[in-house]
Order: sequence, then structure tokens, then C-alpha cells
Amino acid sequence: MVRELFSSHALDVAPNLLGGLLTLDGAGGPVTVRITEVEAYHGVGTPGPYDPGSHSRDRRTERNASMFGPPGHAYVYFSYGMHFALNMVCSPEGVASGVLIRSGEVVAGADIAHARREAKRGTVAAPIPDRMLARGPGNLAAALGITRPEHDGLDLLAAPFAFRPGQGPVPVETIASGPRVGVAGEAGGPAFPWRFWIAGDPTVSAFRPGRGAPRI
DNA sequence: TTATCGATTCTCT
DNA sequence: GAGAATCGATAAA
Repeated sequence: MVRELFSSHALDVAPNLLGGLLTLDGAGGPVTVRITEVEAYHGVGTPGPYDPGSHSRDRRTERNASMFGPPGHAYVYFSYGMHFALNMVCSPEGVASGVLIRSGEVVAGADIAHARREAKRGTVAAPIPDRMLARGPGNLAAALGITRPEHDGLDLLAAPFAFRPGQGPVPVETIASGPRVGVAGEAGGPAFPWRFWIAGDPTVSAFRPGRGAPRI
């Protein structure tokens, strides 16, 4: 069962999600992405060091409630006043951990993804290259049509979602890891190399300049 | 090519 | 009331 993949904790699950296919059949039609970049977040009840970067680091709140829910479900949060981001919930029910899906390659429904991205952007300055369609957590959510009110807490392994792991494990030599992006302080530093991506893939989000994030 | 900055609103203290 | 798991336009080099 695919569900078992999510039953362990996020740090163990994260690299195994690379190469997996996530589909959402939403308004406008289905879009499928191949996952190329993820980050693990551990919360209350997970083993290992306290993770100061996690929304569920201290306790359950209204926002993070679905991180405590059953594995394989969605945790969707609203970010910086304008973006949504998708996590796949890990760990048994009652234990909070999740994997943030940062980037993916749109492998089906690219025309629909384009329409959603351009509608959100408003003024269309320049066409969006295909590899940028789902690059970055806010963009990936937009490409799939994910919003918090609609999709938070839903089962990712049942309609309107579908998830299929990659064909066998991604070869170890093509998995890179490093510090998480946009996380303040120690939790975003080398002590937490909890970001995983497929090395060399053009859809992996770039580190932002001027933020001091080291390039691995 | 690299760095800075503004937009925009929810969540928790 | 402060800060945030971001993005993209614009400026500088």
C-alpha cells in the first residue's frame, strides 16, 4: 500500500517522494507533476532534534491541525499574504510531521497550469517557461490549483488527488540535500540539511541571492 | 548575472 | 502587532 510510505517520519519519507507523480483533478482539468524538490519538517512527537522551523514544533493550533492527522493527507498553509503551499503529512495520526513539496515538473495538463499561473499573476509580462510552471512551493500549488479552504486535510491518495511513487527508488547519486529555503536561524542552516532534490533537474527552485543561503 | 524590495494577509504572541 | 516554509519586477554591476 502506498499509504505505508507516509507512515514513517518526514525526514525518512522526503527523499522517497522524489520522482513521484502527484495529480489533482480540479476546476479546469487535471494537472500532474513529477516531484523534484522537497523539504522535511518535524513537529510534536517526532524523534530527533527539536525542529524550530516547523509550524508544528510546539503544539497543535488551528492552522497546523492537519499535520497531526493521518499520513498521506494534505497540509495546506497560506504564505506571505498571497501564496499557498502543499505538504504531504507523514507519521502516524497524532504525531506531527510533513514534507513540503517545493517543486515539480508538470508532466500533464501544462496548458491548464499555464492558465492558472497567468491568471494569478495578473499582468502577463512574459510567457512562463514550462520548467518554471511548478518551480517553488507557491507556484506548484498555483499550477495544481491548490487552496487552503478547498484542499487542506484532504486525502492525497483519493479523488480528486492521486499519487504514484516513482518507479523504484531514485538512484542515490542523483539525490542532493542541503539546508532548507526561507527558514530563519539555525533551522535554516547546515544543522538541518532537510531539503532534498533531484540533482541537475531544471525545475528545482534556485536559492535566492542575497539571502546568504549556501549553494551545495 | 546578482541583489534588493514591495505586495499582501493570516497566525500566533 | 510582528513576522512569515514566497514570488517576481526592477535595479545595479
